[in-house]
Amino acid sequence: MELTERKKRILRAIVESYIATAEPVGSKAVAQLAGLDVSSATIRNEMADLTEMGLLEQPHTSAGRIPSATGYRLYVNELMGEHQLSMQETQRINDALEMKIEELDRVIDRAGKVLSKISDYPVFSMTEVKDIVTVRRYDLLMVEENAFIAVVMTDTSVVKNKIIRIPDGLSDPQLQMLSTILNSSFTGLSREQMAQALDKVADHSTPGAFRLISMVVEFAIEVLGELRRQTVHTAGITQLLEHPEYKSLDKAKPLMRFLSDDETAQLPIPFDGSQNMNILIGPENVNEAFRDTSVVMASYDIGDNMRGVIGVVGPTRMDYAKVTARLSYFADSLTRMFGKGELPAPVDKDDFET
Amino acid sequence: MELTERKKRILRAIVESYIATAEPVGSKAVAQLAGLDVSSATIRNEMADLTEMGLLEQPHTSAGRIPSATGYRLYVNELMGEHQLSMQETQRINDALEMKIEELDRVIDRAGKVLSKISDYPVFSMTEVKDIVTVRRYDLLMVEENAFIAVVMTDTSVVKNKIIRIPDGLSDPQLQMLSTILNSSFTGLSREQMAQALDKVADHSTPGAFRLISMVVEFAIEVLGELRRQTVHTAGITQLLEHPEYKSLDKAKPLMRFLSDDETAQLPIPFDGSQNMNILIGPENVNEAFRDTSVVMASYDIGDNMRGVIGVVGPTRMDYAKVTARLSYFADSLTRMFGKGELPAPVDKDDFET
DNA sequence: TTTAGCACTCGGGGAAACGGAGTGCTAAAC
DNA sequence: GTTTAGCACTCCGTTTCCCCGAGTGCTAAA
Repeated sequence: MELTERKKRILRAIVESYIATAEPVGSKAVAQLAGLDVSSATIRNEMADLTEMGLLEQPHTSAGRIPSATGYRLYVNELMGEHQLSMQETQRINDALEMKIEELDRVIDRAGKVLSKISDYPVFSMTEVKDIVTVRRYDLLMVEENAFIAVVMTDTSVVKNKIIRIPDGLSDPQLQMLSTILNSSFTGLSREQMAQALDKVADHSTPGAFRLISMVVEFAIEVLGELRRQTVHTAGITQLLEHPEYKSLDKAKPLMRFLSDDETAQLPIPFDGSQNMNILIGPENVNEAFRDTSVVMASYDIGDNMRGVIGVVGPTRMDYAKVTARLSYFADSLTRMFGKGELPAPVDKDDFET
Repeated sequence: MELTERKKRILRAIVESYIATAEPVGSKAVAQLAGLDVSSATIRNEMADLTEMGLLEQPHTSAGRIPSATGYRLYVNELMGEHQLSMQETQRINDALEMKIEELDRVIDRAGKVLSKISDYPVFSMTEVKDIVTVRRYDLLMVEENAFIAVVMTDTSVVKNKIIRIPDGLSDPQLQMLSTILNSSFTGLSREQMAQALDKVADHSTPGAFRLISMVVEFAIEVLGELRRQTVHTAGITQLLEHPEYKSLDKAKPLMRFLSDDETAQLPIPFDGSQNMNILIGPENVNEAFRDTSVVMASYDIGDNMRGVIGVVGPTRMDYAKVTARLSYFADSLTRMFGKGELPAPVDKDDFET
């Protein structure tokens, strides 16, 4: 059967009405909404066709129609209009992202919160490292009689520090020497290589020096591990409850459990990297808990070496037009903000203007 | 009327049964649970007395009794036994708190998650600065042709860094000079004083140098502001839904909204600092959303200058014995971990053993 | 091909009926 | 005086039943 222009208009009207109201849409309502000058009976015939084609579904015989997963898919691929962001919204996004001291992790966390607020749905986000991260340099700063700060900077320009206590104190030349050893023998290495290098150094250095070196190196290894680990953040899980499909707790709970369990440092939602934006509708999700749930995600770049994915979770009756518009703007902003190779990750744009 | 020993045992049996089952407790059940060798009729008489005394309530005429807020209060103050933590549990807490690179903020965030997991209730936590925090020292590290890292250390031993870009490059002596100015003129000052000091320095330094100084100082001001700000974290909000009193969404939603709104950087739950542990039962809470909800909180020290409060939120039918036991162990661990003045906040205990 | 008309379906919601747990009271027993 | 058995009563939660109405699919006419 052919999908005529009229059928498309009807489908679109149904999808949009259902998105707005969460109520099955009857033929009479469609007759008005679609702006077609035909009677409800005609619409009924068309709707029967659309149902036959698998684009619509009937909760029960005497109810209106709701879109099926394929119906949504068609809507998303072909019928959905471009949603414009209002000035206010772009402003709000920009304000929120213009953060100060914040580090990578916290920027992402915050970004999720903002996106969740403006989209009315829960949001998850995660980062992954494309390539191997290594330490670019070490700095050691004496701060007290018996403590120094180890500053580690990775080749992705992430900087972390840690205070290290030393009961015995340390002279400037000693510190200098440590620094030299660290910078010459423990840069540009993978985590595994670092561990090996540590063994080598153990042989020709004093026990005391070795102890300090290994403390710094272990810290560096942790930093690298921390970066590599795929971390998942979620925000606004509660928003699920605002949508009628989750008013029955049975529906909401599995999903909420799933989302709030960010211990499982990996969210089993595959992202197809060949496209910037992924939309998974209902049963297209692999995961069982997402059978009636859609996920819209976008990726953004964090420098050259890392990538982030940020996604919105909601009922299949999600306002795809609105969500995709916000999400893509958001992902673009993040990419721009992380400066794609020009700027180290956790630095904000103010730094350009010095 | 006098509160005889028997009445106490009955009250305790009722509270504990209700905590366990969330079902009103009938006289027959009490007869068994309380281990008193009397008939249900006797218990009924006693229960009528307890109801008259305001310690029990009857949801409706033909239902069993449930504890009233004052009933819980009495239970908490007098009847509740000490709950022992199992080895496993202490182990779990210890493992979870033994964190590596993590900073203050993240430690607290994580602590909340762990506590929420082991207590089965949502948890909130916040920190506050007792006194004024100032910068103790600055370090500047050249990392590239055109960028340096500013490392700021506060007198509470929190260390933060930021990469600062400079289009023109900078010689070593220049950097040295900047560092000297910063360390001599911008340490030990409050945020307001720093802003003023900046004005003064503006007069007798070159525009270029001033630009850089002000960037570092502004960063420092942000750091101080960040620390002072009362930040609230919440964890495990979803756990609310696991408890039957929140199975109706009407009950759960206001509370969840309240808890998840950590934009309101201040949780309006007063903490009485004169005691280490605070328990607020149902109507004892000021906030309307907490009418049927109890809050158990404990404070812990973060160094000398900061204090944290971590609290558990649940239905009035909360397992107070279990929660208080875990919470106090937890708060103690945190205090110990933050080393009360000996150790800078975001450093873990490994550092002792060098 | 569209439309009016109509019988039919089926879910949601309200009213009514039921069952049972638990109470309070009374009167007897200890 | 206190405890206990017995019993009538209350009232909630559940189930059952029935009705209403929205919406459909079909038929026949325009």
